Amino acid sequence: MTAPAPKELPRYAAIRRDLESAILSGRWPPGHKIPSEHALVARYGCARMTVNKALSALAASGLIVRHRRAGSFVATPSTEESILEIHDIAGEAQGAGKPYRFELRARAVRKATATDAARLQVKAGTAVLALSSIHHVAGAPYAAEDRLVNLAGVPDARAMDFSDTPPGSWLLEKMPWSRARHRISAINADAAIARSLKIARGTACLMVERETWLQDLPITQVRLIYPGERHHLLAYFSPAGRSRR
Amino acid sequence: MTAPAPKELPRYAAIRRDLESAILSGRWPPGHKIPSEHALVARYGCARMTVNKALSALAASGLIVRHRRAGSFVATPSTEESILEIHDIAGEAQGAGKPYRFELRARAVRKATATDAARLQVKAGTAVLALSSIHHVAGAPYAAEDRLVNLAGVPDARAMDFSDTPPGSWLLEKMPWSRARHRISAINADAAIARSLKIARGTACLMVERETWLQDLPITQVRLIYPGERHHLLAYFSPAGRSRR
DNA sequence: GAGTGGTCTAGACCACTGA
DNA sequence: CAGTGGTCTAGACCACTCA
Repeated sequence: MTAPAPKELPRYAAIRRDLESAILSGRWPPGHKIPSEHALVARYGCARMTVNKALSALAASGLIVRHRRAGSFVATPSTEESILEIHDIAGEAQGAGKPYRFELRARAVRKATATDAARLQVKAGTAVLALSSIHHVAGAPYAAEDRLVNLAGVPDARAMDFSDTPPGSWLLEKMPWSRARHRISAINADAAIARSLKIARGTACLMVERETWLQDLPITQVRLIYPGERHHLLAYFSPAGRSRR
Repeated sequence: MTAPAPKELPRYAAIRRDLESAILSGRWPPGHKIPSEHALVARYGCARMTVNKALSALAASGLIVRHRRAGSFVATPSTEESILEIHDIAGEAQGAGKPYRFELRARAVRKATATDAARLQVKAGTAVLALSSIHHVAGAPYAAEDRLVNLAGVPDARAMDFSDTPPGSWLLEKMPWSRARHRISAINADAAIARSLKIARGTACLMVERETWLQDLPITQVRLIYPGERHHLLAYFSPAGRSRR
């Protein structure tokens, strides 16, 4: 009467997959209460240790949070910025009340051009939302953002006015995501970037391109350009290496 | 007779800490066979599930590898490059036999200057090894490396001749490490960098600074400069965010 | 107080694989 | 074939915390 052996996935892995798909599909949004271990034991007809193993793994991966007495809940995704911490070298007064302002420069809904399609990894002709904006901190340009949103994946974005809402924050709250890739490079500021960020042409800039997927559906692609040597990215690692592939 | 409750760490966490410290201290080098679950059960006087939880966690974190019948072994650290994958945009013929050459430009043992001390986070006056070198790929400069090694932590480095051996590889094989921090920024190539990498002055370069610790002992600090837009860094993430602090 | 997760036990069967 | 890890069970006590 031990280990019925579905000849497939281990039971704890199957349970984990079920819960994960409910979360990543959006059926269980952030904050949703996950059935208690007791309930899952009943549903899956297995021992509590088995359910516990699945839930512990989900908690370790950060997809859910667990509290005694209260229960387990779908976690709210961490902010994009914290994934790869971005620090402003100059204004280290960041902990304090740094005045922040978001400026939308351009907004357009269009059928994906060849360039858009390549960036977002969708088929040309798919409806996309293109947003250009500047982030200001302490009155000075902090970063230039150029973003594409896949309207097939995030239809609500079409009606959304991003004049005051940074699309990154909005997307994070609105959409679950399962995978992101960062591509980091150094570029010399061209005329347009120099003007936007109020820096000299040719200044070395850090360009971070981030692609976000929900399973295999591209959600958004964003290109963030940080002026010169005033910024850097920090990443902490332990021996295993946490990069995925 | 359940859960003797050491009133301290959970037992599985205590076991994990013990094993981890044996590995990170170097007492158990890469490849060392870890006692079997059965043996650990005897040593710690607990149930097999408990030691299994500790070992599974170590395996998940990548510190050990486990094989049926064979046993569990201390893992060989992954290469530094794979931690944050560095790709050469131009020479995507990397999979093939890319001719690689290492060129040591300068080598010096000295008492840490104030600058050294700040970079390595050791006290000024500590013996350090300073190495400057160029990595060539396909006959062209690929990256400039400027490294400090803490001789208090890695005494063997003093006698080592790095004319042909990249110190990064040597250190990886020689020393365990428990923590690394990457700092990534963009800089304009100054005259010296331009000369070393054979690029134009002012070209935007990606600068990666990596600090590596063994517990709280600084091991090495390295500054790698990649020429211009020919390189980028890739990082993959899942929602939890894998950066540490 | 009662429900929830945190941890633990003392077994068990199985699959894999090196000797 | 025997040792090892992989998985699972059916209980248990405890700590925490919300109502």
